[in-house]
Amino acid sequence: MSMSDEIVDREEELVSSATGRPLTKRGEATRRRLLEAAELVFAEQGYHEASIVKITERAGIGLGTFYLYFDSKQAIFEALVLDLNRRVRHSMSEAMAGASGRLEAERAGFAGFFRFTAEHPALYRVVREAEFVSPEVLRTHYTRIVEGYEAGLRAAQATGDVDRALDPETTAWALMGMGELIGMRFLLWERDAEGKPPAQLDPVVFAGMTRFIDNALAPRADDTGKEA
Amino acid sequence: MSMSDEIVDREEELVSSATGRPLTKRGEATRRRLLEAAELVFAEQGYHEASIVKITERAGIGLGTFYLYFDSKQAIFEALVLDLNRRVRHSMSEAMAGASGRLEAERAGFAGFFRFTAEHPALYRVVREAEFVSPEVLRTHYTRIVEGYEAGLRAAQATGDVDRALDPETTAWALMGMGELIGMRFLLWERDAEGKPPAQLDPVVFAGMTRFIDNALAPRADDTGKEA
DNA sequence: CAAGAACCTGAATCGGATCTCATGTTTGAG
DNA sequence: CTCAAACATGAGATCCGATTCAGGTTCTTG
Repeated sequence: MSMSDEIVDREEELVSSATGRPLTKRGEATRRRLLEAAELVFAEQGYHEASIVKITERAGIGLGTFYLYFDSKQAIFEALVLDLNRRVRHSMSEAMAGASGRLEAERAGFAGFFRFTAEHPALYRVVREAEFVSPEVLRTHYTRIVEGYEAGLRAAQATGDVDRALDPETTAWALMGMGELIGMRFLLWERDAEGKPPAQLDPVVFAGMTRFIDNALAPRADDTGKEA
Repeated sequence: MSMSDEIVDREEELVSSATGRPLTKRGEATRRRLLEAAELVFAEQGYHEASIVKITERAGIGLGTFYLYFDSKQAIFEALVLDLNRRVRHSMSEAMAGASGRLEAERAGFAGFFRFTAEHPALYRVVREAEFVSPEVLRTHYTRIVEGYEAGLRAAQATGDVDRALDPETTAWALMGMGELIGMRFLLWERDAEGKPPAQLDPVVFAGMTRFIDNALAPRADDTGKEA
């Protein structure tokens, strides 16, 4: 297990939400199947079009069984968001692991984000819908990702790799916002239009974005470390 | 009517969606009252918690009357989003009108966007929810805003005010994404947390964002007009 | 292999929403 | 003033989906 995994993964006592008791191997498998089905159904249909019946059918599981594992439709949705959050951060930190230098790491992190988004379009859609289904969980999602960015930016400012005049928190949110909308526009919309090839981010777009980020983060030539 | 208004406003034949006939003065007023009520209700409750009954009650209008003006709940929602789109762009172009120089205009456009968001936080929510209620309309919304940005960026690249190595389309989407997420985090969340003062964007955040944008867009010192 | 624990099931309940329609009211042209 | 067109109404038909529950099946342990 890599160092980045330590940051990302958390101990989680698996319990039946109904009984509160630990799950057996069989129960765990059922729960996992429900979560996987939920990911597909929520992604394809959106929260409100999705229904418990559709999820359980997709999972090949009886309707009533659902309530042994989750209290409600909202509960499984929240569990799914947190699960996706864990996975996307894993994908990002994995991508950043090899990078040398902060700017390089930033680029790599984005690449990891886009790779994950391309492979799991569900992430984007589900996460954004969380804003309306469960604002609390959405905040947790964004905040966890931003924390990582922000820490990295501070460190890079200390070493002079990143413009010291930038506000790290603001910058972190700005970078997140960029990534999200560009992912939406150039991965998901593209994918909807064409057949469905998972799509790679168009090289022109990726290059343009890289240039944009490089410009934004690099210390100015005339930078003395503190200026307007 | 200013030049920016010409771009933004469109002729719209007002017709009853049910009969297809033009509305009388009385009918127009009813339609308007429904839209205004819908704005409040969708903003406060979100799309799915909102109901036709709540909207008509708020408007002080009979339930059945609703269907004389809109075919469905989704139809009135879409009409509302397009209306808000017109208003945000108006706010942005108004703010940009006085600016001299492209970078200055970019900053002003953002200020206009944030002013609108700060004044109508709930409306911002409605637009974001459109992604799930009516993706088509959401694309229209984003695309219309991006078109303006992109044209501006191209012009500024031609005059050398903006880094020629940036891809205008990518850059436009990046800027939009930034604006959105920063608006969400520092206007809407802040507002939810505290009482509810409409809030101005925190000066530190606004300054940080400005620096970020300036960095990103400005031509590099060593820029020859075409480089990696 | 007996028996209890854990797990599974889907028909039925229940609440809530959209949309229709038969009927009533207002407006304005002649 | 008259009357047809336009507008307004809300009870109820109809649908849909979340959640419950009474009763089955599978696993595991002694």
